[in-house]
Amino acid sequence: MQFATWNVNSLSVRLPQVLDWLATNPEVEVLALQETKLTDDKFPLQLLNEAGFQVHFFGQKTYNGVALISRTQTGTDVVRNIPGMDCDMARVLSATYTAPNGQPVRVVNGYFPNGQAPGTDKFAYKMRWLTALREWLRGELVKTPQLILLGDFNITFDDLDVYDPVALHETIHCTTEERTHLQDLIGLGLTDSHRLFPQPEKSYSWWDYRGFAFRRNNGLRIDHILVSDALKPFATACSIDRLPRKNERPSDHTPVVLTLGATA
DNA sequence: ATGACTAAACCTTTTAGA
Repeated sequence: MQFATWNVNSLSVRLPQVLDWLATNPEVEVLALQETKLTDDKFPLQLLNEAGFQVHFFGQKTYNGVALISRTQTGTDVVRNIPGMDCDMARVLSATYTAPNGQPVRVVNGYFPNGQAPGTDKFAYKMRWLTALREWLRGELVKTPQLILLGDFNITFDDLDVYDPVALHETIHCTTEERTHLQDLIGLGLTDSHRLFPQPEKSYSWWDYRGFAFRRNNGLRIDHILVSDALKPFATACSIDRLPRKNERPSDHTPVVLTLGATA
């Protein structure tokens, strides 16, 4: 059973690619989307239902917007955003599914703030948002020890996740302050599933549309799937699927896929 | 070159993304 994340940068534009990808990846049970950029009244619920999928979604106009698409499961206890945090943006959507071991798994889908640049108001908001997420997740992990935090984190773990660490030293997505927040999330008892397994060198999940960045593999690894300590023994693979980045009119992000087995 | 693409809205120009 697989859990995947994909920042689609407009679901209106990318819906055919999402449906195609789900058709060619039948093991994917839950797909978390970010940047749907659709208000809930415009969400393609009927098309996805007709294709056999169950969906939860939470969006807004122009920016942000998240969704959870599942193949067979309904998903329960749906929660929008970070409870207790005053935030008018559609960035988080959580639901509980059943893992292959038969136990519930809390799936938290996040579109983390971009942060623009260190020193800006948007960067300060990103820091506040990360603190609020961490404190809320602390309680979620007690309620549901099996938890997956996945999405577009807009943060690299370290220089391995950066195509040019020298040029991008302490720039947005690569600052010590952001990475400290990411490590604080790890400190809750979460693990970067990507690094649990051997990966190709220079593995990235996002490439700029400009300057032939994908062809040159000038990318960043900013889309992540974190698994809780309780779920970690069941992880059997984690991979970045670069194929959709080669589509016509691609998203600038490509899917990341976690595979869970039934036994530890 | 505070640039290069892409998407959406305030739509032939601006804002934001990362």
